[in-house]
Amino acid sequence: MKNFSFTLQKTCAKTGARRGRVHTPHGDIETPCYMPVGTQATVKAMTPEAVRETGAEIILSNTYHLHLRPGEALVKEAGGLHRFMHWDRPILTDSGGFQVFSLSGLRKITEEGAAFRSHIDGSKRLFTPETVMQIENDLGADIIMQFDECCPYPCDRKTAELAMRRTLRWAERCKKAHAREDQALFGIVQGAFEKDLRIESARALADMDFPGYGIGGLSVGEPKPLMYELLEATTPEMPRDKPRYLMGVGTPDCLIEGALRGVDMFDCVLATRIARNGTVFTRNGRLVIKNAKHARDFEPLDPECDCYACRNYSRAYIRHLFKAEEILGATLCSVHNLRFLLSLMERIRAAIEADDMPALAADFYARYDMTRNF
RNA sequence: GGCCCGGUAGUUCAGUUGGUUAGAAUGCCAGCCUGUCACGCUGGAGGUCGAGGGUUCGAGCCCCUUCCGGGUCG
Repeated sequence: MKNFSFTLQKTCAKTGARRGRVHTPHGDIETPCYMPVGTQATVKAMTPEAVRETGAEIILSNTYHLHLRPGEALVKEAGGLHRFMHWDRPILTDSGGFQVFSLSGLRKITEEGAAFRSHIDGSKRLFTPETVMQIENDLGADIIMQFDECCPYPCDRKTAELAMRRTLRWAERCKKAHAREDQALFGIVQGAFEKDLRIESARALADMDFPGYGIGGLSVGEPKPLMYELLEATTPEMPRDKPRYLMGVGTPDCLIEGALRGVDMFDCVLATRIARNGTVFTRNGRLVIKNAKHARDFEPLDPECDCYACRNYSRAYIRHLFKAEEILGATLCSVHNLRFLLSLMERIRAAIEADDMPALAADFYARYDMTRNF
């Protein structure tokens, strides 16, 4: 593995929160970090410059989507994903394992891999650890995820165990098939909602010595306390000197709770998706900008936010954009929501450095309205 | 002035031989969204059927009067 490393700088004296730095061929990432999601080689509604301005140091893209359209060969021909999408900082590609899971109904998983139908033209496809590695190698992200099998919630123990063990075997195959020295391949912990299975998965992956580890199969509908409980059981079993990436999380409160339990990296579509549907995060909780009560509300989305949207536009204007279906509304809310989460991560990093994570958490919950899930 | 067509939800329109609680689209209001397949998804409010009278067990629908809009002829 060239040009990839993780430096654990500090652990919060009062909690398990970790402050670190990931080094990649396209630059460094301060952790704990939140990664905006650009599934189809674009963070929807935003230019890369605007994404960067929110404070993002790394973005996520998706193997499944890019394989189907435009195809990894084209991306390779374009000079790789960074050049193709004009983002010269770190990129992480998800393997498509979760997409195969969320496509349920059109899929069939065997030891060989996952057979499914393209949502674009209905054609039959087969993803195996080997084909996924070839695709991710061609795309050229800095961090690539192994092909894994995700379980639904709830899930019976037998299914969870089979998927976890298969994911371990696929991890070995991915490692063997992974060709590029300049890409860091992360293994993924599975085990659904069984603590001992997750512990077993974490230990087995640790023995394979990956440069980093994903924690998969969470935030698929289970209650938050259950997710936290599983995290608490899992992270202590993961190597201290490697980054831990909680996949698909999350909400502002989950980012804090994850960091408290020793998670270093997060990604989530929530911020940008709800932004496009007219909901934004604020210090006091979520705010639905489309609501009629904001028709003459000339305050910024969040008066305490320093983002481009809050510096220049009012809630009334942004509501107008949504009511008129103007795309700038989606852009401004996306800018704001990303900045909100990235700014929260900055505060989390500062709190860890100050050994003050409990105070930050208390501060957050004192103001943020949690009566609506997030 | 004569004749013709129309008037039903905020708007544009359906509405069967007269028969339960008058529908759709859109707009409006609200809720939802966690490793993004896509289209966002779900729900709600909103009508004295232009007005008045008549026929009928029963009228958005049939008859009469009237008001309004559009067309057309003189």
